[in-house]
Amino acid sequence: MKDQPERAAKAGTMQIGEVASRTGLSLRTIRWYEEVGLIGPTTRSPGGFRLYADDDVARLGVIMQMKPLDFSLDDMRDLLGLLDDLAATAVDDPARAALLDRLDGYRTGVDERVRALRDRLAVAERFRARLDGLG
Amino acid sequence: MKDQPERAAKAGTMQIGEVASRTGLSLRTIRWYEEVGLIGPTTRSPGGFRLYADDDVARLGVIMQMKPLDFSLDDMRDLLGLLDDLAATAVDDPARAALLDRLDGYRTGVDERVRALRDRLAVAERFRARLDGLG
DNA sequence: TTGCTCCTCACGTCACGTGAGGTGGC
DNA sequence: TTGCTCCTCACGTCACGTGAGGTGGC
Repeated sequence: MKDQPERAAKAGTMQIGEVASRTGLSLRTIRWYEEVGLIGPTTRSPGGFRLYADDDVARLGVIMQMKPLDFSLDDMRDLLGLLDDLAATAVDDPARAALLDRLDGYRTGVDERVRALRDRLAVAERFRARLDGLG
Repeated sequence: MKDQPERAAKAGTMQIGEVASRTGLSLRTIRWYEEVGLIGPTTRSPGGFRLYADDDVARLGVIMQMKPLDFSLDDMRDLLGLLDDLAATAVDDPARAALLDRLDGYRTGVDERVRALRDRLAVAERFRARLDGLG
């Protein structure tokens, strides 16, 4: 048997700069997402530097997937909390039904926003065609 | 021969409220577009009410077609000015070539933005699918 | 006179961008 | 000691939203 490879950064060991370059987000944006509660208050180095784990990067990935839908950060925090709760409740948990109910509300919201995006794209393509008809 | 039908509102005769309900824009937005120069300073009634013509509504229609592309209002003003200039120059005008050159720059910009919108839509749909895989 | 529409400030909002001035740690 | 990365204010930006207080004109 081979040795287990070193697991990268299970506890927080990344600094904010590396998180930024992995995600493409700015330092300011990452700090802002912490300030409004989208990601938890991170652990800090003795000197006060924020330290991140792979989980945090994954969470930012989810956030970046929600961003194109034009949810407010408040809505995103709520939905992320709901996803957290769902992940934390067992399949036979009686509280799970209520959570899934709330999730259904978000699903229809997401559907509406996807339709709005499709409309936006259609309008944009119409404008593009209009420019093509000019010369 | 039949009489010419009354031409609706050739000179400014609509008030801002009607423009708003025809376009779906808010009063504030229409006034803001005037303040930043997207639409010309309108004529006013003796009492100071803004008066609009059908042309103004058409121009707002073009603006609304550009909005989904996420251009800044400054860019939109520039592009609208270019379209105005193109409409004002004859086909044999020597200045037309330079204008068409500038237009080409905008065309590639529009193409990029359309691609960005497509990517956005794809990410949004990926998130929707992720929600579907939850229960 | 009453209603409805319009007017001009002017401050608020959302999601960050952008310095300013200072510190951590190799 | 030098560099690079990070820190916390705190003001700026964009495209409007939202009253406040006042007027136009049927």
